Formats: sequence, structure tokens, C-alpha cells
Amino acid sequence: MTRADVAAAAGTSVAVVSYVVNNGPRPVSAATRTRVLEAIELTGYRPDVVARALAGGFTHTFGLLVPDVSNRFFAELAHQVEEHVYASGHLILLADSADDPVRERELMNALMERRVDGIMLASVDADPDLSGAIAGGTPVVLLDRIAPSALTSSVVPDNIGGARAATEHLIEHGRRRIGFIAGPAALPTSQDRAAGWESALAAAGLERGPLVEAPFSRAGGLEAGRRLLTGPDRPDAMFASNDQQAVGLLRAAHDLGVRVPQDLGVITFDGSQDAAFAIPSLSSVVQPLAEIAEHAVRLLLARPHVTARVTTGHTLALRASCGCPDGPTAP
Amino acid sequence: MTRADVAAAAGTSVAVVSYVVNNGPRPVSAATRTRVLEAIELTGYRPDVVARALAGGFTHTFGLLVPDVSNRFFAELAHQVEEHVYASGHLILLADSADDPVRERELMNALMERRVDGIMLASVDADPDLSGAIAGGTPVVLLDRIAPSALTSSVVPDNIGGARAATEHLIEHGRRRIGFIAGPAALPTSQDRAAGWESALAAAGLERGPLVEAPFSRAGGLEAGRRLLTGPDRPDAMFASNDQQAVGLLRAAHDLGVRVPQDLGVITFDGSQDAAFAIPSLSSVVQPLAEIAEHAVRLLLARPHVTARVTTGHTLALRASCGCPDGPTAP
DNA sequence: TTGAAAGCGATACCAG
DNA sequence: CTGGTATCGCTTTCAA
Repeated sequence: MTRADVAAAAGTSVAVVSYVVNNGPRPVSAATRTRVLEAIELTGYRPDVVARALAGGFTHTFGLLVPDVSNRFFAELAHQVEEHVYASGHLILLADSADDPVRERELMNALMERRVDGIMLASVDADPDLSGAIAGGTPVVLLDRIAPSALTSSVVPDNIGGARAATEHLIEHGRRRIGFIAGPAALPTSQDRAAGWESALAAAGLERGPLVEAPFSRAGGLEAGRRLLTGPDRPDAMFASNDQQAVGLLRAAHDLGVRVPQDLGVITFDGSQDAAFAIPSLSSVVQPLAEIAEHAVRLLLARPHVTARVTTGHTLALRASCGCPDGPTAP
Repeated sequence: MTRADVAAAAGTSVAVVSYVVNNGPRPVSAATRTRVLEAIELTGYRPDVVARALAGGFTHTFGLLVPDVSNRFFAELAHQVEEHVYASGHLILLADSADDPVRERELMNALMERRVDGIMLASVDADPDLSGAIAGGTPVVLLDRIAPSALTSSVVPDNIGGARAATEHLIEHGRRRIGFIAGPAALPTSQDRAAGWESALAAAGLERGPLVEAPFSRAGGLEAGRRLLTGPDRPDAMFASNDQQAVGLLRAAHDLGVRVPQDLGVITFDGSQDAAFAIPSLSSVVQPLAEIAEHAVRLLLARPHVTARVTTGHTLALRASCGCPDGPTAP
């Protein structure tokens, strides 16, 4: 079942089959077209993706490169991306850099070698090296990093605004000593979320509570929580940079007998299902995953190629951890 | 930088370059070999993966088809698989069937069209249709399903043994009315875990506690928990079919004021990080993810192609939810 | 041991 | 509007 078979069955040439399949680049008469279509139906012909890629076409495959698929935020993102590309017949080549910049670089190459039609990159790096992709002509959408040049797209959340909203909410609850679990200091994401936290505090005339830096992981949050909650002058609320850290923090509080939300209000950023199902359920700034996925896919799918920087909004999911009532259904 | 350039630089033919790169199928004299190697170094030549695949070789890409990447068990599995294939220069084409058998079928085809070197399939189906893959000659490793024929491999946990061990542990704690949250009844996985639970109960001369069927999700566990915990004759312990269900159950208990482990002992199957970080931390039958990934990858990598049915062991991680003491570090 | 050349399956140019 | 055919980069058979 190659197009040679189809051509034979349709009594035409392989070129015409190609024109029909691709709707171009040459026109085909209606009569021949239907004849070819029938032949395709008859033979059950499916174009060979690999051969097509070799000849310069598309692979109908996108790359998704994340620091850690087992981070629920990225897992849910991957799920959403799948959902969005599925309709257009694309598949996802998933790469996991395991938080390693070197590996990220290598995987970018591996992705390009496989001729993916585009790459969605959630980089471990503050500003990843995109020169290879640009040179190779592979469209890239940066996730959670602002594109360094107009050559590549990005879709980022409003980190500052979200962090500010979260902190403000804690303040409204009457919390006065509000700490922050930051992510790795070098990342813009970390800096922006810190900035939002600070600005809310400043606007309310409050001192900055303790800031501790930790990896974006449960273990990081656990460690940070232990330090924070056993130290002198314990905060009465914490804003965590992501859900994983918050889950770790919750565990630290639990182990130390610190009650959430009575003794410690907690709010977090990301809003994955981990937040909804934590005990107590975690209030959080929710990133619109479906929207992020949709934008990223749309930018990659667009012909001719376009680039854009889109900023996504956020909502606040208020649950038990900050002191808000928890509805009957957790999520 | 094609092998023509390398051939030119080495003063040899393209065929020889191929022989050197692939270590065959024809021998090459030591002298020429080093000359070619130098030329490769010099030109920075990288073989074109796509062309190589077209010419009949391999794509150095495996397919991983799961029901839901955002299920932490599969996310962690994906992570492990990545880890294991990385060294051999492979990448993972990730497909998410969203629990839909039809979609699963389509994705299998999509994977095969892309000429993946092998497929790891965690099917939604009790016995998935592998005829296409077998006909196409694509090696498949079934995860969590026993291979229906000797033509395909499988790696499965000891569902019965694991479930029995979990239930026995609950019994040792003095629990007497032990319920079970089952998965979808049609799946062998569900049936086996139920069988293990029953056999432990029978061996101890205990009556079967309530059994309720629920999807393998948090929402499923939540719903099941609500039903179980508000009904008459509430169980004093529950065994959940997977971590997601257990997390939902924990939430139901929390909402209803049922204390875990005092009023209700809980133990689960899978042992993802969700279990380690739940509050209270969940005791569970731990599946050796790294081992599963390793076996699956090894079976796919093996040349010549081999098939096998491997059963993986399990360990019990005893934590707070069953009444065991929780160490200072949760995980 | 080496090289020339025939595919692999599809694209798209150039004639007709 | 159609049909040859060169091309993509590599593998591998067949001869030398």
C-alpha cells in the first residue's frame, strides 16, 4: 500500500495521487480526484509519515519538553496538549529533561533531528538557548518564559499578578506575617512570584515574612516548611511557589502539629489537582491549563507560521487552607 | 553535512561511511575506519534519523500509550521510561487514550505509522486488539495485562499477591470489617486485586466487607468513600485499588469527620508519591516502577527480538493510614 | 575490503 | 490538468 498501488488502482500517476492527498500544489480535475479518492479508500492506503518527512513535509508530531513529567502540573499540561493536538492528527514526542540544562539541550536536538513540526518548551533555564531551533527553522513555543526575541512565541501566566492576588487574599484573612517559599532564584518565574508577594505586602504596609528558597518539589517544600515552622518568629501564613512545594509544606505542618489553616494559612500557585485534593484542600492561583495548551498548539499549528507572546489569566480557587470554607466537593 | 560530505572528506565512498557508522554489515579495515571517524569528527556529521528510518532502519523512538498521563502512576512510569531509554538515545512518543478504547486503537495506528521501534501499552481494555501491531511487526510490551499470545511480551505486577499482603496487614492491625474499592469490574487488574483481598479475608475467617466499584480516579474514590462511610455498618478499614482512589477516599473521610487511621484504616495499591505525601500518609503496596520500566525497555531493545512474560514483585510501604507509625520523613 | 547503484515512500519541478 | 523524474539521506546488495 504505497501511493504506487493507489496510482495503479486509480489508473493515474503517483504525482497525481500526491496532489490529491495534499490538496496541491497542482490542481486536479474533479473526476480524477474522486477516482483517486476511491482508490485510496479501496486500498486502505495511509501515507507514510517517515517518507513524507524525508521528502520535506511534516511529521505531524510536536515535541513537548518539560523538566519533569511526574510533576503533576506538567503531567496535566501534557494531558491537555494531547487533547488539543489529537483532533488535528498530531502526536506528542515527550521529552523529560530531569531538571538538567545539558540534557535539555540534547533533547532539543533529538527532537529536531526527528523533524518535529514544532516544540513546546518548558525550560529549566532562565533563558534557554534557542539558536539551534531558530537556525533549523523549527517553531518553538516557550512555556512560562518570555520569548527572548520576536522569532519565537511564548505563553506565560501573569506570575506577578497571580502572586499578588494570592498574597492579598491572605492579608484579607487577617494574616500579618506572611512568608514565601520561592523557587530557584535564577528563574524569572521565581522572581516574578516573589515580586508579586512583595508588592502585595508593601501595599498593605506589612513587613516581608520569611523567604526561603527551595526546589519546585514536594521534598523542597517539606524541607522549607520544617525550617520555617521550627524557627523563631513563625509566620502565620505562607505562599508557596507551586503546588508541589505546598504539598510538602502541608506535610511539614502536619508532622509538627501546626494546624492549617488555624495556625498557618497556606495558598499556592498552579492549581493542579494536587491542590484540590490535598488535606486540607489548598487554596491556589489556578493556571488555565486548557487555555495554555490551546494557545501553544494554535501557535504551532498556524500556517503561515506566526509568533506571539501571550499572557494567560488566572483565577483564585479558594479552599480550606487559607481559612475559606471548603465546599462539599473538594475539586 | 550528509554522509556524502564525510565520504569526500575521508576520501572514500558513502557505503563505507555507512559501514563504519553502523558497525556493519560489511567489515572495514582499521585504517579506513579511523579515517572515516576523523572525517565525522571534523565535519560534525550527525546521521539523519528520518532518512535512516525510511531506508528500513529504526526510528530510535518508542511509543508509550497510557490511559491518562495525569494519573501520577503513569506520569511516574513515563518519567522512569524516559530515564531508561535516554541512555540508548531513544525518545518517547507519548499517547494518551483518555480511557477511550476507540482512541486507543487509533493511537496504536498512529504510533505504528510513525514507525516506532516498539510500543509499551497500558491498555484501557481487558484484552486489547494487538493484531495490527503483530501484523505490522511492531514489538509490543503490555503493561499490567498478561499477553494473550506468545507473540507479545508483558510485564505485570503480582496483583493478587500484593492485594493479599495489603489486606493481611490490615487484619494484623486488628481490623475486622475490611472493605474494598474495586476498579472497573471488566479489568483483570480489578478482578485480581479483588481476589487477593478475598483470599486474605477467607484465610483469616473474616467476612467480606463492602465492595464498591469505582473508576481509577480521585473522584471515583471520593464518591465511593462517601457511599461507604455514610452507609450502615461502616467498615473499619478499606483497601483501595489504586492511589488515586485512596486519595479520594481520604478526602471523603476528612469531610465526614472519620479519622484515619483511628476510625478507618486505609491501604492502597501502586505506591506513587501521592501515597507518600497524602495526609495522613498512605500505606501501600508499592509497584517497582523503575523495574517495570527497565523490563519493558529491555524487552523492546533486545535484538534479536524476544518476548517474555515478566511478573514484578512488590513491597509494602507502611505509613500512617493503616495505623503504623509514620517516620519523620514522609516518603 | 571497497564502491556503484538500487531502493525506501513521498514531494514537487518541468515538460507535455 | 497530468505524467515522468530528480531528490531527500541512508542502507544494503551485488560486483569488483
